[in-house]
Amino acid sequence: MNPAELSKTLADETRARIALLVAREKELCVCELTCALDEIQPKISRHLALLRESGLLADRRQGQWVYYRLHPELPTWVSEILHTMLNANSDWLAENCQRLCAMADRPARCC
Amino acid sequence: MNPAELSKTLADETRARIALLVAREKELCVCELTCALDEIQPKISRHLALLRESGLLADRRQGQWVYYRLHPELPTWVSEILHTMLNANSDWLAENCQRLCAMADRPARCC
DNA sequence: TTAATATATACGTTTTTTCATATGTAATTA
DNA sequence: TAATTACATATGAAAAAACGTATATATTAA
Repeated sequence: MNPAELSKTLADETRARIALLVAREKELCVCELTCALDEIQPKISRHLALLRESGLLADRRQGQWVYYRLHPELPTWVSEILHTMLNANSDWLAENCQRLCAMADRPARCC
Repeated sequence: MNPAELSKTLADETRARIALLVAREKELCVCELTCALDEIQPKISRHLALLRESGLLADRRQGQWVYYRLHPELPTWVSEILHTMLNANSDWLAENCQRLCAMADRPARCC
């Protein structure tokens, strides 16, 4: 992972929002992200695949759901950048956070 | 400027290298960047135009030369991110820095 | 005023990215 | 076992980005 690769990974509004929401919420499943971003599911899944392949996110299946989190072995500078972005841009994410909070029947997570 | 826009601006290897070299060297002219990146001039100029239009870089003309620097009114979080990238990725930039140092007849800058 | 140097931009093409739609797989519920 | 829910992926089309080449502009030097 180098600066250009990280930037390419985040160089799409959908992917940037997903990455910051996951950084904020620690763990989110596909249907929560689909709701928070108000996009169709294949679009979210495709961008999640890119984020996973780039090494930015890790996933785990729990029952029907697949949860995504920041990859636990992310280089320090990468997570620093994500948190810098997150802290300075809460306005930009506000609508997505609202939709997430307002979502009915969010799946419970354990482990 | 939001996280997706910043990432798009840096989502090209040439532009990411230019941005970090400028952050490191404070100010560089087009011919210095052309040399440091070992690319043709129109390619460097085109990417510089994008970096300028995005608000990341500012330029000033001094005689024949046009010098680029980080835009003085960059949001704090943006310059933090650039410096985080720079500090953690000096290896990635090493060749460019070498070529820059080895460049003959670098124009002197004043002001 | 002509030539040379530094930089910017226009143009047409190629490459890359993104998308919507359709469909496939895995887990769960009835 | 059949239906349903959650998620992933394949496909072809559309949009965006990047490129090399040619050329234009600005400044300086001769």
